[in-house]
Amino acid sequence: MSVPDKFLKPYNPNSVEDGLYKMWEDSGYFNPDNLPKISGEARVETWCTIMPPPNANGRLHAGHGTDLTLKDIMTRYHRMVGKKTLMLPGSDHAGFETQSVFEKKLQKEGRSRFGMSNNELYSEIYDFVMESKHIMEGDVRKLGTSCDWSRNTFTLDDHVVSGVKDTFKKMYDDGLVYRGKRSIHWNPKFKTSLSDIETKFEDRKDPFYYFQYGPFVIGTSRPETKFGDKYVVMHPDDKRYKDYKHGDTFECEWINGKITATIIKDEAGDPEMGSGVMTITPWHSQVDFDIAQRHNLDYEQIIDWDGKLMDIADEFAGKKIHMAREDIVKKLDDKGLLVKVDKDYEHAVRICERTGVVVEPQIKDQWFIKMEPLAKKVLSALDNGKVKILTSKHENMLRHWMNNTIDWNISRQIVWGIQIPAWFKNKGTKDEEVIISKNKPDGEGWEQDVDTFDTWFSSGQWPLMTLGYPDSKDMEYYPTTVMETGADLVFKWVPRMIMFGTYLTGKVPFKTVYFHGMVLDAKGKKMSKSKGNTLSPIELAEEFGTDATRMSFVVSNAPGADMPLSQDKVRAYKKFANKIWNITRFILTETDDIDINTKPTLTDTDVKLLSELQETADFIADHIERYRLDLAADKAYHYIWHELADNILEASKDILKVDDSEAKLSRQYTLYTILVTTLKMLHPFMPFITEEIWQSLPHKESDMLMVAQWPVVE
RNA sequence: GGGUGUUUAGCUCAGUUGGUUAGAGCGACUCGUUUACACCGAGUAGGCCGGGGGUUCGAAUCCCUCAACACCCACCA
Repeated sequence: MSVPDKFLKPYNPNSVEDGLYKMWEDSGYFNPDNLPKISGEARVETWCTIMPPPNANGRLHAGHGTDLTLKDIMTRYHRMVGKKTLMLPGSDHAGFETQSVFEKKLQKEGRSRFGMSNNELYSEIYDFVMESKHIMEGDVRKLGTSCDWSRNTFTLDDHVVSGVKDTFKKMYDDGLVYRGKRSIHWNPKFKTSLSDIETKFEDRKDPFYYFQYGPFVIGTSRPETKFGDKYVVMHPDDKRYKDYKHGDTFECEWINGKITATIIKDEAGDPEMGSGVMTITPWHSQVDFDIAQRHNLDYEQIIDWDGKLMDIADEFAGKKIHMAREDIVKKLDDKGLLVKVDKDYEHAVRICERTGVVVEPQIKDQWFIKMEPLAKKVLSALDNGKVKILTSKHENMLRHWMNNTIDWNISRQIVWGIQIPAWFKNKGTKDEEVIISKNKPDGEGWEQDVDTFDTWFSSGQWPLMTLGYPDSKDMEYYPTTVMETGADLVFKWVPRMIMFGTYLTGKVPFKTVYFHGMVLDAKGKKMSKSKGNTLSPIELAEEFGTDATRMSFVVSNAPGADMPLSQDKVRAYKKFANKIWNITRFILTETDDIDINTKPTLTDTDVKLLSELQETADFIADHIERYRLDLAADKAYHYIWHELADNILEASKDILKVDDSEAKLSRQYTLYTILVTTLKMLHPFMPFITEEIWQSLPHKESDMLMVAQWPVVE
């Protein structure tokens, strides 16, 4: 036979990738139930990874590219080794994130959610998400991801919603869930509460005011919260105030007339700070709320849910807080109570991570999860080695966080999510009744809580829900083998999965956690849309080919370390793909007359070459198993280019000139074996070109490289 | 303020438990169009392995210390 014409032209990824992916998908081999036997034996040992649900509200970015590439490399390798291999795809509704993306879209269209009913809003977001979900699944395919689409799961699928509600009920019955008034982070623009990890601090420079408050001087950057302040707090050991006793009261002139203030001695008062005396606003400050709780003090709301001052502010009522601030200061100044102003005061302000809105602490009835008993389970799983985190840096971070965690607010005041299955009767009265149930309780007057779960409440149960907990046959894949994900999820997602997994099943959800770092731009800077330095994995794949793109995501991407990415890097691997193409052309041309089933007597050199070949395959296998995919990929690259092409092929030219010689027959057999073996060991990294070549081989052991056996050179 | 990491060639990074002369890619330079490949080949230059101290027969590797950078957490009345 002669060498196919396609090898006479450079490799063109775009013309073959879609067809190859369709061939794989149509074969059914992505589904482990359909995998063929390996070396005549049924596959027994399972290997499983669950895809972190990409948020169903946009295109894939470089982080997803890394994620999918690393996971798919491992998946393809273990499939070839003979494991019952499952990579399970899915997507996340991403509650608040998606709703804020959608609301921005509404805003651009000149609309707002506040004119819509909850049902209308939900259904519009649903349509929006289904559309982007479809596009994103196309992107996942484009990257060659060999996941089992028949098990594709969405966090709002009926069985997931139902399972998540069951978990909530079980936790409630076990006393791990409680409802209570707590100081929460409130986003006044989007009108929802947020958990700690959905907020971040931003450095600001604001004026800092000192006011006379009776006999004391107090300082604040937020005069607008001070209307209701009637407690002065100082450290019990502060000698300057030893004549004042806890509980003493005094009268003083304040913003809107005379008030009665009470002295509170509490260690929260920092003697080093200003005068060492402060007033507190428990409704609008977490720290103040804690002090108020300790001493059983009153608290009163000053700022409403829209961020406007309430009636207590008299003439300022109804004003937005930042509008009223200067007027309030002026009024106090006119009364002679303004002592001084520090105009260059630098402090950190808590803002909403997603929207940048300044968070207003508020007090609200919310559902909480008691974290301590669950955190203990996570820590003991780490101590016992049930879960291994590959990077000590992240393990340390995780341990520290779990040791200091606070109760988790899981209610969100948004419609886009799973509605909390709590039913109230006579809500807000002293006869209030609560029932936790998936269905409406019998009898009149029951109304369901309108709040939805924090999105991490459902994604925390992802490995369980995707595998059909509690009783699906797929639970044989639980615990899954490895969770590979971005380091930004070290608190948000990973510990929550371990918590829910150990709580519900007594077993961890995965044995190994592999955190990859961030993809940076060529200069080592964070990629961000606003800087315009992002690289889209899809665009890279279209320009340079998916295989080249995948290689650039894995090479020099050590676990836990950030990785710079540039077009030049991808271009280099495009050249590599072409190199492989030409190696194939050479070998097929030189071996098209041989009978591969008849093994010739091999020369000593060729025996050595085959043994080095096996060593290379073993090195790659070993490093994949030890999660050093970067070194495995690099090894394949170097072997192929600098050993096979530069040395073996060059040396073969002379040998092959001598027709019918034993050396030639030996070398032909060796070259063909090297080609076949090389395709196998490169396949996990560069699935498309290797499969495309495999399909053109004159002799092959299986119809598809994807399910061929990992190299054992004989 | 607390913590965790990083620092190796111009750039980006490897370097496994201490063991000959510290490696690769990209970039630079020189030569080469020899039918697998110019999306190429052959070769060259370039490093007191962040500084200082210690342990050792021997240190890029282990310990101490300093510095710079990065990230995480907490807090700022």
